[in-house]
Amino acid sequence: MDLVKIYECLCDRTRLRLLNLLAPGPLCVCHFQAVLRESQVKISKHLAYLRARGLVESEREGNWIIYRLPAKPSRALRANLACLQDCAAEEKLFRRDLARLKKLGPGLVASGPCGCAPAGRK
Amino acid sequence: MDLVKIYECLCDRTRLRLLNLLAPGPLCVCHFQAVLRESQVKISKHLAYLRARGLVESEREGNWIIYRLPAKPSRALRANLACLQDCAAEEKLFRRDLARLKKLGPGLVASGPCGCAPAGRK
DNA sequence: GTGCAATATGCCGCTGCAGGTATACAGATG
DNA sequence: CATCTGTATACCTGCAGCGGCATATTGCAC
Repeated sequence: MDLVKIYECLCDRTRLRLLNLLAPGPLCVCHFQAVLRESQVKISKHLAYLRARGLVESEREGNWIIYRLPAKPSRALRANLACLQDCAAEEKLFRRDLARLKKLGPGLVASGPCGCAPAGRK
Repeated sequence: MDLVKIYECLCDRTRLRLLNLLAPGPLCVCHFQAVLRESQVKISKHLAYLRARGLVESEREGNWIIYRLPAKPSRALRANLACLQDCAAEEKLFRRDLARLKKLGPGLVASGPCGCAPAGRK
């Protein structure tokens, strides 16, 4: 019964924010920190939670770890992520997060290692 | 942030089954009992949980209490219920529940008081 | 090798929810 | 009134998640 697991992942605001940020493209942890302005531990744990349940995938890139939405999501997951994106567009918090993300770096998604330097922490 | 509350309601299998059964139309508690075959307390509590968060509405009808999906759902709720219905159609458990519901009584939705007698308990 | 940056993990306390048992409440019926 | 049926609630236990602090791990730079 995969559906329940999906919803368990979606029932926390922090995780919703993470997933919302991943919609445009892969990101590394420091981006999440910069946008959400939450503690490193909190973000890392929620990412681990999502990864353990298959809602995100991760890959090491030098010193950073890049998170992305799964390459081959199940039908249910795809539907719910689309629904989330739709609903998130209506709430300020999610829009603000996306706005902050854009400010971080224009070429974030396609940039080199992970473009973390522009975030200010180096 | 309504979205989180919606997902909190959706992250339990029993509640998903209840909502799935409500999609075709209103039902009273004994129908849920007959279809889910779970204890009365369990079902009643989950219905209370859903009602407290606005995912269902209830109305007394003589001795029975009729539950229904909200008449005026928010955009987010409508989207997620639609998504749920879509996803539930792919999982056996939910299909089986709907099949059992149909067996209970053909005219359930529009029937008299609540049509509980046909369920066998009287 | 040392040291540092980025990230993850272990442990703890708190809270909230799931499910069970027993009981309460409301309405119908007699 | 008493009683029965349908449903809700109180109380309890167990468990899982959240967040914090401290610490571990991994890879880079020197």
